[in-house]
Amino acid sequence: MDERLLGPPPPGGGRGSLGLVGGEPGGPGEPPGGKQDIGDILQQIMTITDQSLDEAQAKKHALNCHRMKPALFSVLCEIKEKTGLSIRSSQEEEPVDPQLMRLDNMLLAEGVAGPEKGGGSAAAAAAAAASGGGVSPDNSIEHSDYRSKLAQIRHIYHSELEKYEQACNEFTTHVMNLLREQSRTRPVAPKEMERMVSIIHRKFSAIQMQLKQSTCEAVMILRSRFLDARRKRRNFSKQATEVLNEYFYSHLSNPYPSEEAKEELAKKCGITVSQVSNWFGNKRIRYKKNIGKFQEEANIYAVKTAVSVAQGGHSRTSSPTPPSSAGSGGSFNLSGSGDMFLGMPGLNGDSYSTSQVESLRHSMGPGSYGDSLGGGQMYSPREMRANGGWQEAVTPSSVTSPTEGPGSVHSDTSN
DNA sequence: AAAAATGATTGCTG
DNA sequence: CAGCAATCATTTTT
Repeated sequence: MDERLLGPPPPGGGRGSLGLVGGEPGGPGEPPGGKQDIGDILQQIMTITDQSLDEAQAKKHALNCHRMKPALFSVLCEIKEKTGLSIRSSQEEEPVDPQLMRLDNMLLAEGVAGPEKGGGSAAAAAAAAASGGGVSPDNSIEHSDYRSKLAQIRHIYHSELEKYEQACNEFTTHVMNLLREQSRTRPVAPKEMERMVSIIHRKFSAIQMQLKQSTCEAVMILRSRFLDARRKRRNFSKQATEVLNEYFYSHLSNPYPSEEAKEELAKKCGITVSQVSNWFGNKRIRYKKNIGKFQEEANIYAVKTAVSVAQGGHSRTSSPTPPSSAGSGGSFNLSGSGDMFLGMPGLNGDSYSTSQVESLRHSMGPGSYGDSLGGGQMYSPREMRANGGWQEAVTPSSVTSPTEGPGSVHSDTSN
């Protein structure tokens, strides 16, 4: 198949084979020249046909038997000797393409390039969730088809990579064979062979890079499709919202959990800290926007805390949910407690709970209980100014919610 | 199917 | 950089 290359250099088209030995007087073997060589070879291989094969075979044989052959060989050697120095100059060691490094790193991080089992970030997240406590059984399910898609990508990636690898090796062996064959006709130093191999490898690694690139893209798309929480958002579990609401309403006067508190809440709810932050952000603003709508909820949670406190039981895991009044804050809170009785209709609004709450409220007395007095609650610096600061002007009397049927708010709770 | 609820994002502010 | 406000994109409820 390759014999054609071995024939006597054709007047015009033989540049390729000559280039291989670096014997071209005018063209020292600089890198671009090398690339040209391989291109030519490829082209020539492509154009070989069966009939030219026979022809080449014959020519080769003729050449090998030619009486002048030894002479030709020695001449070539001589030429090569003279020009051999120039070939050495082309020695740059490929500065480890940073782009490729980046791609590699990413693929590795994404678990595409790594060990077969590694689930990458997904596995890490799942592990984290698992260790956090069994509060969120649903998020591993959420990742499962993400993971399967990722595995699919990884599979394709690996098989493609292998294909390329194989093709590269195959091609390299071909070229090596070819060079070996040629070495009978003309001098070929092992150095040159190496050079050819490295050139080939470079070519193929360029292709590989493309592969990696597109794999990266696919992963990114997948990621944004599945991991973008906004797309496939799931409501928090019932318990989670419960925990969060509990905290919110028991710190109603200052619903700004410190970093530590957020972390704890996050752990308890099986969500991330930033999710806790989001939740509180949303909650604050939505609460403020329409207090009436939340009144009921507020009461429920107030009762909850109150009851749990009254029973003396620490149903909460440990210290950090101190007894606190839902009504310790600004004026609206007072009215809130007044509204409590009106607002209880739907759920356990029987007199039983209300009386409990009332007694509790009385027992707590006015004012003196800041939130988080009891426990080791940390105040974040900005929390200090918040007490009067957040949702300042929201006096319920003015905010009679449009959706709220009963005239509700009479802030003269003194009855 | 429409409306409400809800978690996340974005731009802006201090 | 945390928080607010508006908004988006879903999910849940009606």
